[in-house]
Amino acid sequence: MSKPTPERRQSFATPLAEKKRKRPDMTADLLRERLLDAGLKPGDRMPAEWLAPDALKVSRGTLREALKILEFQGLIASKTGPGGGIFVRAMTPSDAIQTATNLFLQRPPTITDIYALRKQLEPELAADAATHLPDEALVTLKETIRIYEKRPESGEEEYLQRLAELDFHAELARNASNPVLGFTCALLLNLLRDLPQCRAIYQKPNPGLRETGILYQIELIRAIAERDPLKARDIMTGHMIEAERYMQTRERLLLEDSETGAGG
Amino acid sequence: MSKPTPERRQSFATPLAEKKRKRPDMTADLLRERLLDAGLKPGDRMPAEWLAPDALKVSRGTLREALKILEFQGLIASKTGPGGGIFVRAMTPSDAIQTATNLFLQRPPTITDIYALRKQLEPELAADAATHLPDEALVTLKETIRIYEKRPESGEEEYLQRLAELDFHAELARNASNPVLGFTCALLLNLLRDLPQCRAIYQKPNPGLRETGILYQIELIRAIAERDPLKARDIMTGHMIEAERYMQTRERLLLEDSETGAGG
DNA sequence: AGATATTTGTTCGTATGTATT
DNA sequence: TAATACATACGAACAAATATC
Repeated sequence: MSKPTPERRQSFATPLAEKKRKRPDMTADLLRERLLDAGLKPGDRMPAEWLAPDALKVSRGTLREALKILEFQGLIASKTGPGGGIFVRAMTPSDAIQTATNLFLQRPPTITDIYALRKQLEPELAADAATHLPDEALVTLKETIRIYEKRPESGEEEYLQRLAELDFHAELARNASNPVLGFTCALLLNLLRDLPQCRAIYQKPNPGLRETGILYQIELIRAIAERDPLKARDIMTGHMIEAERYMQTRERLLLEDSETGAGG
Repeated sequence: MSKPTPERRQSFATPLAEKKRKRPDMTADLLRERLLDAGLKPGDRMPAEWLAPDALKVSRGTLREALKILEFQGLIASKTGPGGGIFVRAMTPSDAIQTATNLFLQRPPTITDIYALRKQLEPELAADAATHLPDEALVTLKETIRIYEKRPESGEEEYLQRLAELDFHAELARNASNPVLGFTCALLLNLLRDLPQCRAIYQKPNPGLRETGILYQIELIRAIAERDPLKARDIMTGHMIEAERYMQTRERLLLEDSETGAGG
C-alpha cells in the first residue's frame, strides 16, 4: 500500500476562501497539512527537506513569510544556532483567545451577553477547581487575592486591583481540568479586560464593590481548599449574579453621564 | 496630566511571553495597537504613513512579514494597484473558530468536556431563539430537519444526516442574538465534527438515536414558533443530556472495540 | 483599447546576531 | 576565544496587478 491515509485534510484551509490565495498563504497551508498528516508532535523537528527552497518552488523570503504565519498560528517555533531549525510547537490557548478577542473587538457584545455565559460557566469552573485544582495552584490563588487585600489608595491602584481580580478568575481558568471550559472562561475574561465599555467602567472609581468581591473570593478559596464543589459552585453563582448587576448599573450610569454631560 | 490616554494597550501581547520578541511580531503588535486605538472600522484604509519603512524603523521585508501576520489573523486585507493598499477587514467568526479548533486538535478534549459546556449553553441558545429568532430563520430550520426526516438507507446517508443534525444546532448558533454565545456553541459543534474520536463515532451506524433526536428537534421548533423560551430551554436540556449519554456509550463501545479486536 | 502610474508581491545578495563546539 | 552553522534582518531590484487617462 502506497498511501495509508488517502483522506485529504482540507478542513484547515480557511473555509471562506478569499478571492485569490497568495503564495505565502498557500505555502503555509501546504506545510501545515504536511505537519498534521505526518502526525508530528510538539518538540519534533521539522524535516529540513521540506524547507529546501527547491522543494516548494518558492524563494527563501516567501518561505519565511509562510513560516511566520505558522509561527504566529502557534504551530511552530524556530531556534537559532547549530542543531537549531524549525520545531513543532504546542499551541497555546492564548493564541486562539487572541484571535477570538480580535473578532469581538470589532463587534462588541454587551455586558449582558458576556455575563449570560459567565453565569453559566464560572460556577462550573469553581466546582471543577474544588475537585481538581492542585495544591500549588491554590497557593498562587491566595497570592493573587493578596494584591487587592488592602484598600486602594489611588484611582490607578483601584484599577490595578480590578485587573488582579480578573487574574484570579484567569488562574482558575488556566487550571481547569476541562480545557474547553478553561478556554471559554479565559476568553470572557479577556473581553472584560479589553472591551472599551468594560475598560471605561473599570477605570472609574467603584466604592463598595471591592468589599463584596474579596469576600466572595475568600469564601471561594476556602470551599476549594475543603474540596467542596457544591459549595464552590454556589458561591460563584452568587458572585456572578452580583457582578453582573454591578456592571449593568455602572454601564447605565456611564451612558447617562455621556448623554447629559460632557459633550465632546 | 499631559497625556490624555496614558493607558497602554498591552494585553494583546501574548500573555505567556516567549523568551524573545522578534521584530516582525513586535511590528505586528504595534500596528494592531494603532489600528484598535484609532478605531478604524472594516473597510477603512490603513494610513500610508504608518507603513512607511521609515516610520517603523524596519525594512520593507520585515514590515511585510508583520502585515502577513495581521492578514492571517483576519484583521487586514491588501489590494494592489492605484488606490490599493492595506484595508481593515471584517473578521468572521469562522476565522476565530478555526484557530480555536486547531488548538483543540492538538490537545483533544473528551466528549464529557464538550458536553459539560453544551449542557450549559445549548439550552440558553434555545431560549434565546424562542425570543429572538426571526421567522425566516425558522423556515431554514424546518428545511434543515427535512434532510433527516426520512430513515437513512445507507451508512453514508446516516453519517450525512448526523452532520445535518449538527447543522441544525449551527443554524441556531448563527442566529443567536448573543454573539459570544453563538460563537461558543459553534466552536463546540466544530469540535464535534472535527475531533477524530467524534468522527469515529459518527461514522459508525447508530440505530435508534435518530428517532429521539428528530423528535426533540420537532418539539423544539414548535416551542420556538410558539415563542416559549422556558419550554425551548427544557427541551434542549433533555436533548443534551440524552446526547451526552449516547456519545459516552458509543465512545466506550469504540474503546472496547479497539482494545479487543482489530489490532492494526 | 492601450499606455501609464501606483501599489502590492516576489526574489536575491548580503550582512548581522546568536548559540554551539 | 575562535570557528561554525543556523536563523534573522535589510535593501535594492524586479514582477504582477489594477485603476486612470
